[in-house]
Amino acid sequence: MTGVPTPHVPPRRYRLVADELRRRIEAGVIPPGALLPSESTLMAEFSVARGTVREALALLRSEGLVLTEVGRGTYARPVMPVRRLASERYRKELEQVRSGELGTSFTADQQVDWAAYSLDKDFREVPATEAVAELFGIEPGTMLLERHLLFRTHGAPQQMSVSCLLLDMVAGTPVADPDNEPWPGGNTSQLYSLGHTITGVRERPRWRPPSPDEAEALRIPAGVHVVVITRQTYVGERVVEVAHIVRRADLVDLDYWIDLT
Amino acid sequence: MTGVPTPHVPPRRYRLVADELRRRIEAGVIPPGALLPSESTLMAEFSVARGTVREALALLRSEGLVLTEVGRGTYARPVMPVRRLASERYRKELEQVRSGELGTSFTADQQVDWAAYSLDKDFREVPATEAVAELFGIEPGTMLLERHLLFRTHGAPQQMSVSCLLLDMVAGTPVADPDNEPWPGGNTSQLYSLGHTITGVRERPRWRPPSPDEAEALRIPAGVHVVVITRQTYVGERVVEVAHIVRRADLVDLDYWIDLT
DNA sequence: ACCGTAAGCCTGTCTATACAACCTGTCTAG
DNA sequence: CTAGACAGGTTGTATAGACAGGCTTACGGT
Repeated sequence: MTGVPTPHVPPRRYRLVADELRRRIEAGVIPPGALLPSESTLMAEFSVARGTVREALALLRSEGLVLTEVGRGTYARPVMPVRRLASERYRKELEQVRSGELGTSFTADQQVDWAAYSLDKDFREVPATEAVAELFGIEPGTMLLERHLLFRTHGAPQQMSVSCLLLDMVAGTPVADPDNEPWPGGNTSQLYSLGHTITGVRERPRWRPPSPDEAEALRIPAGVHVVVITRQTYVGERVVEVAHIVRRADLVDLDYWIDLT
Repeated sequence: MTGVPTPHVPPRRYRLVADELRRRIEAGVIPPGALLPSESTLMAEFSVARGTVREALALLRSEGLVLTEVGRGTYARPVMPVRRLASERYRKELEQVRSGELGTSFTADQQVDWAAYSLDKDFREVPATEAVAELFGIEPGTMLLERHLLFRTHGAPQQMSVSCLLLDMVAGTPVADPDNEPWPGGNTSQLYSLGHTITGVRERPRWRPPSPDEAEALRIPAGVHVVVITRQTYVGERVVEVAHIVRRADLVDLDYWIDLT
């Protein structure tokens, strides 16, 4: 390993191409959102085969610098609004609910106008799987209300979530009616209307590549991953809601305050 | 666009290969750590060109299912211990420090034996960049002690961190001496020794592909991303420490408790 | 003016081939 | 018995060519 200083390092051409393109992007020669030269143009410019160009572009994709669309080309990643999800939102919601104000959890998080978003709803009554039962601290098979929601702002899908409530707790109430979604004040308000004032939330964010379904539903470009937040809503020692929230990982800014006083 | 139900979808062969291999891995036919068939074997088995096989393997790599090593082959990802980073660790640390117990933040998080890990240290005195100054709430250019640490367990790099302290606060104290690292009780203890009892922590986790440096230092396989936690340690309203903690995203289990009482 | 279609560019997928670099186990020479 | 050379297998890199299918635009008919 020590012998020859640089024995004979053949320059990896795809790396040279990638380096040059990276330089242009970082220097602003190719501004965010702008198309890179097409693969055939790059072939000519660098005198390499198409496979080499594609290798270089794949590298840049894996670095999150560029995105590729079939039939259009490869472009520098555009700046997109990053959504902040701060732990304080729960406290704010709780205060709003107690004081009788409006605004859903989603719009409060997003600072998005009420009218600017829409959602797809799909409510189901299902028995608890082992995993969800574990999170609830109940027996598997207990009946749950499973609420699948897909949020959009200005038509663009932003967030997919599955929220589970104990069916015993909500059956026959307005909360179990999809038509009442979106519910002003969000989840906190719904639980409050059922007589439960939440006392804490446990959030476990995890990262992973999107499933094909998620990639499709959220229009996630190749190479971008998702954050899945597993949320348990507590009233005292009891878990009253379990949710999985899925968003593009690169457009989320999680913010947790841990009080030690 | 509605006409033909399934007009003529040519089966993407690399996807078939990937699906079959994924099935075998998930079924346990190929146990964690075991080598997959070589590319040439797969070429023969599925009657496809090598490029197609490599495409399939690249897909599985991007899903985090397999890893590839030059000259050895591709193997199912071995099970690796996932590290839990729960918000409660700060409270525990604080209680330990107050009661005079030992154990660094890292070992407390990791449940790793004190002797099993090592770290590289690199302390620098630098003026605050705009970004860090913003996080501290101070003027850019204020002198800071920048502590670069690389933690390893059993020789394997696990975590890279950069922790900044106000130089005014630590100059001449034992905290500014790299030889005292690792400091029993970790960051909380160090600040306590300076007369500061922390009252809160703000953590902002973000996910992104690793930079080449990070990929190298942490031995991160292709396709795996990192989580970067930006941490601000508070004493009252004042920020006394700012840190960036970098870890492999797939081996971290973040866990935040948000108290609303 | 409008709309549909077709041309042309672009990426996705696939094949075939070649050589380099790397790892491991084996065999040989000392 | 050990150390070094070597052989064979495996992935990395690169080239060339071909066709499929998505997207945009511009042309042309209505």
